[in-house]
Amino acid sequence: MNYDNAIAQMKKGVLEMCILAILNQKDAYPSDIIQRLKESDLIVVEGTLYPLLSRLKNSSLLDYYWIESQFGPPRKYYKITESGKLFLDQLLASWNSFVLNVNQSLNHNINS
Amino acid sequence: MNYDNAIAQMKKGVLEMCILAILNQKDAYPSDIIQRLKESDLIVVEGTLYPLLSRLKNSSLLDYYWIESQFGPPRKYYKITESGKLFLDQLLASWNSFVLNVNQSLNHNINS
DNA sequence: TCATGTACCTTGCATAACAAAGTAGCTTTT
DNA sequence: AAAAGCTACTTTGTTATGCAAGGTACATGA
Repeated sequence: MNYDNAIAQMKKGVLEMCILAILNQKDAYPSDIIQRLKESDLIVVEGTLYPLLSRLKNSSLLDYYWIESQFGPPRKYYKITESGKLFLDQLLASWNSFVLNVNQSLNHNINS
Repeated sequence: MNYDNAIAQMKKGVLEMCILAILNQKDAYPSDIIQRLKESDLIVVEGTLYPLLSRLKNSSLLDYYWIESQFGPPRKYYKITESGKLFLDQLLASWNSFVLNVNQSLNHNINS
C-alpha cells in the first residue's frame, strides 16, 4: 500500500473518456495521443494505449485509417464515430456526477 | 463496452480515500461505512469493503476494536491511525490534482 | 427449535493499467 | 549495401481492485 500508484488506480475507466475527448476534437495517431495526455500530466504508456484503442475500435466507438508518413513508417489515425460521440456524452455525465459524489463524501467527512 | 459500469471502473483506487475520510471524522463499523457511502451514491457491497478494510489494517493505516451491540452480534469498529491520516492527506492531494488534470484534458478537447 | 435479522468473512471472477519484449518500416551512417 | 538508429505499431504476462455469490456466527422472538 503506497501512494506512488494512487493515480494509476484512479485512472481506471477514465482514460477511455479522455481519449474519446481528444479524438472528438481531431483525428490522431497513438504517439500523438500519448503526447497530448502528457501535456495534462496523465502519463500513459504504449502497452496501455494500444489495447485500449483496439477495444474502442471493436466497440465501434472509434474507426481508423492509415496515412503514410514522410519520416518513418505509416501512421494509424483514429477517428471518433457517431456512437463514440454519444458514448462520450454518457461518460462525461458519469464523470461529473462521480466527482460530485466523491467530493460530497469527502466534505462530509474531512472538515478537520 | 457499456457505460453502465463506467462508475464501477472510475471508483478504483478512490474508495480507500473515501473510507479513510469517513473514519477520519469518527470511528465506524463496516455496515455503518456502507450506509454512509450510499448517502453519497457511492454504492459499495460487503465483498468490496471487507477486504479493503483488511488491507488498510494490515498497512497500519487503520486499527480496530470490538464493541458488543445490544441488538445482535458484536461490531468491529475501525479507527484511523496517525499514519493513516498522513496517507489520507497524500491521497487527497493526488485526487485533487488528478481531477484537475482530467478536466484540463477534457476542456482542451471538448469545446464542441 | 426454528425463523429472522444483523454482522462479519471468504472465494473466484472480470478487467484495466503497466512492464517488458517483440515486429516492422524508413532513414542515416559507414 | 550492410549496419545502426529511429519511429511506430503490437503482444504477453503480471498485478490490483471491485463485485457476485456464498458462507459463518450471534441474538432475539414466535
